[in-house]
Amino acid sequence: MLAKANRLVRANDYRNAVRRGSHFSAANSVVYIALRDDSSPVRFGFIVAKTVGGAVIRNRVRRRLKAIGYELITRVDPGTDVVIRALPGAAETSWAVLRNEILGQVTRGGARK
RNA sequence: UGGGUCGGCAAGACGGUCGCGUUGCUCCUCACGGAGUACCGAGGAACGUCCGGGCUCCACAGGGCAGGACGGUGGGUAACACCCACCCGGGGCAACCCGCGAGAAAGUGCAACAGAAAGCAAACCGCCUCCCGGCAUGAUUUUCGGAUCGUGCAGGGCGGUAAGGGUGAAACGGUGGUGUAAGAGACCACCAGCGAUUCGUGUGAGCGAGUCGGCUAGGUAAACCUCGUCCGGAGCAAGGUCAGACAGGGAACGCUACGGGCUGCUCGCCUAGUUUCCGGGUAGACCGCUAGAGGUGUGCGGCAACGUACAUCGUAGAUAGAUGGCCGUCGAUGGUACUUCGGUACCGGGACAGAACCCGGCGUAACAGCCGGCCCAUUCA
Repeated sequence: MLAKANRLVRANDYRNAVRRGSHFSAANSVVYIALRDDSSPVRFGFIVAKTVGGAVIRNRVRRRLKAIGYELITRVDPGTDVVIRALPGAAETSWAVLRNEILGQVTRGGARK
């Protein structure tokens, strides 16, 4: 899970990441990565629309994404905002598949290690 | 034992590991904040947002209209469209279930198909009197052409009738008799129903018994409508404090307490002021924010819903939105195979669903269970 410091909470931050960041698509998700020019912690944001499922399903998807984000904290440079958008297929995807998918996208998008 | 019916319970369990949120404590920091630690951290429907309330702001003398909701009776409640008990009607052998339970003799409207006719009377078939002429036949009479009367058959006409037939969800009471040309509440008896009324009983809806009347008055109000009762509006993004941001403009009032300007006075105008509308900006922090018509237990009152007294408990508060991710063991029902019918092996792995100001209801969703009351049938005693 992610502490508040590692979360994106402002609508403006989301807007910046989605519009200006580079994005990487996969079967079940889209990852947006934007750099801020400072050394503040890595921040993650999640977008799970109603097309993914009902409230219970969306909650589970978001919690899984948060767990993946927790793994990524040490692998992404500080000052980076990462927004992960879940696509409708994410609800039926297994944990391992979803995790590899996100990790792959983040690696392509500029992970440090 | 089987079937039914009503109600209640519960909402997979245990562990490992890595985490999240509120609050308390300790430590660090000038401070924002950070670290550690402890406790607590989703549901029976948290859902839909369909009713009812609390709370907040706005409006409000009183009354009425419009609009909406409700509708057997009595009770419960903060309130309700909810709950309890009872009544009536319908279903069921029964336990029990069902009714969107006011008014159809205030008015307007509506009724497919079938049927003659669907609302205030009418008459398709049928039944009957009378009249008309025809045919057949009998009697009487005869001037032998016929005439008169009777009977029968088929037909036509003016009427009578609603017993019978047939249609329909529904056809203007039912059965029996008197009566009649045939019939008919035309009349009579009983029954059903209607109106009025008396007595008993119940808080009441009603129930039970009787008397009188006229003999019959259809359904539909989830059609308009009528009657009775209730209802101001918006919602926690309510509302408040602080910080921050932006751009003003129109209309009205009006010198009302004051000001400034055009000129000292008067008038007038502009500005300012007040009200209001449009436009623009913000959506950060804190409060509201969870102790409440609160839960549990016992006693008392009550058929019950519920009330009441005492004791006791402390129980989510997020805001891109915490309450979890991953892994392991066990695991109900289930599937497949084998079976000595006791089981064994393998597979699979839990429904519906996520708080957002708070309560009371209703409705909807849903897997497999567990427990109990009652009813019916069956077996045994």
